[in-house]
Amino acid sequence: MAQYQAVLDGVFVALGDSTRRAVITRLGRGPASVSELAREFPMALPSFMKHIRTLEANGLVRTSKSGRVRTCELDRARLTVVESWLDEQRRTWEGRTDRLEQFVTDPEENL
Amino acid sequence: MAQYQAVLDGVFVALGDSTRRAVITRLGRGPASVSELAREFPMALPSFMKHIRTLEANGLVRTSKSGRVRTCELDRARLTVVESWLDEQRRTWEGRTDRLEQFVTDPEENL
DNA sequence: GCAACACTGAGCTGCATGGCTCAGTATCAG
DNA sequence: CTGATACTGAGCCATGCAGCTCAGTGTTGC
Repeated sequence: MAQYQAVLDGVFVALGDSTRRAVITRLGRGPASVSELAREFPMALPSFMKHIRTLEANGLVRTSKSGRVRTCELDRARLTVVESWLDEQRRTWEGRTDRLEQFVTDPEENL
Repeated sequence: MAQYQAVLDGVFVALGDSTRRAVITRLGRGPASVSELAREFPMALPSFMKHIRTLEANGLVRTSKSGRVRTCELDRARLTVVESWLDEQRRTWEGRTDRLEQFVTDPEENL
């Protein structure tokens, strides 16, 4: 449970940066190497690498090195935790409506 | 466009903290006052208020003060920007598959 | 073999964030 | 009127993050 919260923390924070979101969008079109990705962003390579590491650390991309090239690939599964959380919230609202309905139809039950 | 990115930045960062997510979940069950919310968290009130301000600044909750009590209410609309972004990503993947299909069926078209 | 390439590591800076305290203001209850 | 309540503001501290540079290391191509 605390684990789950930590995952959400990481994923949301990772997504809270437009560079990293852009990388995700780019990788949605297929794998790419680090320098291939970096070319699109106006920052030094080591700075860019930090973003890749952040994405990797939070499970949003997988990377592998072959020779001197590190290839990055999107791990779409990780994005589903965001969807799950959103669904969870929706269920809360709906739960609320249910209880409101219940209250309207049978006030004695509540309290 | 840059505006849109800034909104996403703010919303994702705001959601990247378990205290703030918990507040959102709690507010999903209905409005509440600041101290009512704060009671559930092991931190000083001014610290907690910062979270509320962050959520408000990013449009995730609306607050209003009447008398000495500030009441907080969830603004669900703001959460839809997250869903939109996720949909956008999905469309990218699907677009990719489309183009892959197209490539398979008609390689000449692609370069 | 050597140059170019693709990272990688170390370490610095400035700024933002999350927590704290302490002191203040405004409102409400009695 | 007074005390309690519900914030609010100022300001401090530690940590973390995003960017930088500079100096490597390991691979590849000629």
